[in-house]
Amino acid sequence: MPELPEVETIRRDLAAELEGRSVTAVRIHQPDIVMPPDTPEAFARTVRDRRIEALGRRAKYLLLRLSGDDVVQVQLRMTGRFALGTSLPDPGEFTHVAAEFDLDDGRTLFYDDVRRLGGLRVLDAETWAERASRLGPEPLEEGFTPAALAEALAGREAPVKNVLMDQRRVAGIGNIYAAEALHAAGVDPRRAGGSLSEDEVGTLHGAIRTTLEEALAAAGTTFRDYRAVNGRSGRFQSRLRVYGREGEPCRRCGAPIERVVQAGRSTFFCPGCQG
DNA sequence: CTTGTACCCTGACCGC
DNA sequence: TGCGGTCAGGGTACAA
Repeated sequence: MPELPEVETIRRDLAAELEGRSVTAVRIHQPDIVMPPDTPEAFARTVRDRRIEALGRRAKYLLLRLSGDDVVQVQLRMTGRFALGTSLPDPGEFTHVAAEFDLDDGRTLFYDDVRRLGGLRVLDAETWAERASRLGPEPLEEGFTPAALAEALAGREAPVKNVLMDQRRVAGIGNIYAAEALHAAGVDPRRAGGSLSEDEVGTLHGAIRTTLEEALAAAGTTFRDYRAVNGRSGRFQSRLRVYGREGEPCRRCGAPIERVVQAGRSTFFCPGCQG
């Protein structure tokens, strides 16, 4: 569930606390959260005694840039969470701690992941750069222009919602914000990506930007599993216009919100104002 | 190249 | 009270 606004919220929370700190010990409690071909032993050995130079984010990946130019890549997927403290701040909230990183200020960074769909891996700078180059533009950065969105959609027969969620086309958008942005733009999520007019692409571009910025300002959406650092909730869930609202009236036109399944995911949309 | 589908995982939830 | 079935969905592997 963490998408761009949620991962960016976590990045900002952690950056203030972790930048400049060194990792003094790494403990992996759930080996399967270290993503192949990395191994838990190699991961722990590589990260130990490194300084965390900066916290970054690309698409939905959280990045810890280490001294020596290696990059720890964190995928939170559905249930990954972080906590930071001299001990677990809320053991009832963090019941599946998969990894711990001791820091040189006496605190520990805890990575918790109930379903263990998330993962950690450490990459050298060159390998990370190659992987990052395959991702689409960051929607809140300058390079994401209406023309860039038009290029991502051009010629696509797949539904526009699926194209928006394809990380190679546009980075950081998942199921919630794809649905919300399409509603804000008044575009039917089932239409082929390549079928949007230039005006519609322009409207959708603005809607993506606005939706993500508002969600970021609200520290993300806590709909089910997502929490920011130390269990803090987001606030955007009260402002969702379609996601999770099947059968409820559209806040714009009053028609009941519908749910369909696309690529195995629920898509929520308003049949009244997403023509 | 594109597009679609199965899989991973656990807990919440629902109907009986 | 328990119990089985369904669902949540990001990224990846793989098939067509």
